Amino acid sequence: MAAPLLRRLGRFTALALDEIDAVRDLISRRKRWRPGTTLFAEGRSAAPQFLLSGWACSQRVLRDGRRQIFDFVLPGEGFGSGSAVDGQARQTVVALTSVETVDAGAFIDAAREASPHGLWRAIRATEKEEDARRLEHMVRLGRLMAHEKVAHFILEMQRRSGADNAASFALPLTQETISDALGVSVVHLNRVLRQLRSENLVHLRGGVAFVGNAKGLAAATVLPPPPSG
Amino acid sequence: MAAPLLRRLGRFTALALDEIDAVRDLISRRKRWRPGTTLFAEGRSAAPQFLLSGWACSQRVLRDGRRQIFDFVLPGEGFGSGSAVDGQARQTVVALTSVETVDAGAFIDAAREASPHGLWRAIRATEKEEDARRLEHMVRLGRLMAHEKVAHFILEMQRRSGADNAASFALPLTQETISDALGVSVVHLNRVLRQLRSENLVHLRGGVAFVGNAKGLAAATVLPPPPSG
DNA sequence: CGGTTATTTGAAATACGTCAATTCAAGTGG
DNA sequence: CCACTTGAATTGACGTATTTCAAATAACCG
Repeated sequence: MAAPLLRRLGRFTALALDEIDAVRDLISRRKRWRPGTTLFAEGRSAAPQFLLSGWACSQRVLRDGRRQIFDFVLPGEGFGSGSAVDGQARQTVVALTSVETVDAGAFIDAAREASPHGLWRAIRATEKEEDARRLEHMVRLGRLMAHEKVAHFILEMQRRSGADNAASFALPLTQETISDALGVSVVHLNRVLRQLRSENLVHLRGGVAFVGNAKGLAAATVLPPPPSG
Repeated sequence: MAAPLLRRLGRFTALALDEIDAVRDLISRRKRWRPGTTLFAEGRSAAPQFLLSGWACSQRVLRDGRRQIFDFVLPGEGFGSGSAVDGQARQTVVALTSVETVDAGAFIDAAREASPHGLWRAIRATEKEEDARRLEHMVRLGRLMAHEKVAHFILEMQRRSGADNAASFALPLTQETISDALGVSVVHLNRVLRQLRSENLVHLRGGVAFVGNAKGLAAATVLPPPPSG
């Protein structure tokens, strides 16, 4: 149960035994929510949490129903800490599948006071990673074409799923959800997916992504940074 | 000279006299750069700075020349602190006009160690604001139409320029720059501007924006958060 | 004033969105 | 095991927002 969380934090530091225990201890206080539940509402005061299992997304909904998804929250990742003004959160977090969450406020405070290295360092690192992802997402939204967006997105998800370079990985998202993340209509996304499938680049089916040709996908993406340093 | 910086920091806390002196002291170490200069290169280690005068932008350039601007840096604002992975900055900051900058690393460290309130609090607040702006920007890029993007952008700039609700304010950006921020072609941006001008909503000329009808502009934007809480 | 950069406009191509149906997959209850 | 329901995926036809190409001003600068 603690595996996803430990795996993510462990990527940045070797965790001490008592830190691992602290994480295990968190698990007992977890809560379960059904898909569609609002885990964290925009305008409420910030409340950092960990997502132990399932998928969620951070988003904003416009008056007329249009939706922009800012980021996805994968098992073991945190949410609810960033981008608040006057203590007011600026984004809503919604469960996409059945999920389990646990409050991380006290845990994070303890980590910060314990040591600037170790756990605290790992938590900071995941936040920085989130920041960097946001920049990529902005480039994707503003400057990539639909097929580039999709290719780029699939590769990001492959990497984040931990299944580096694996031929298939879990991607429990509907096309509607993906389209709201990429800023494209569902219908158009569907057509782009058909195209990519026919070229044997990716194949989405039943919540699983099959990558037929990772190199080809990367080629379909215009990698962000220029060659020059 | 210190005015823009003091004004921005002062929005969040009443600054103590020695804090004001510290800011004034910074000024003496300022450096001047010409338009087009790269103030901060992606991949370099993070180095927080203040922009004392002039305008800059944070951006990324794609291989094929496409550019996405993440945010603008106005006089008195800071840059170079956020979103780094492994200490590597993820964005490039470029001077759009002639600018003056000063290194803020030591200054910020001192503020943090001095007190969790006062100056440090103000600095944190500006960073949170930047975060929130990024979310708005994502919605704009992903879910607004060109004319909505422009209206939304003008209103953001009006607010940030401090000239709340003023009929005109400085906006020293070329249409090319604006188009790279909004994820639209220059040509199309130009046509949208013509449209908005003909409706007497905004008028850009000579680096100054004239807002003819702020209410109308707001109506042309789909305000992000939904009515429900 | 000449040279460069920014703005503006037209015409044509296309990427993408909307509307409306149809198919498909996955329950659910009988 | 079979209707029956529901939500997601898929497809066609059509309209439009936006891009690209090319060229003509207009503004800027030494």
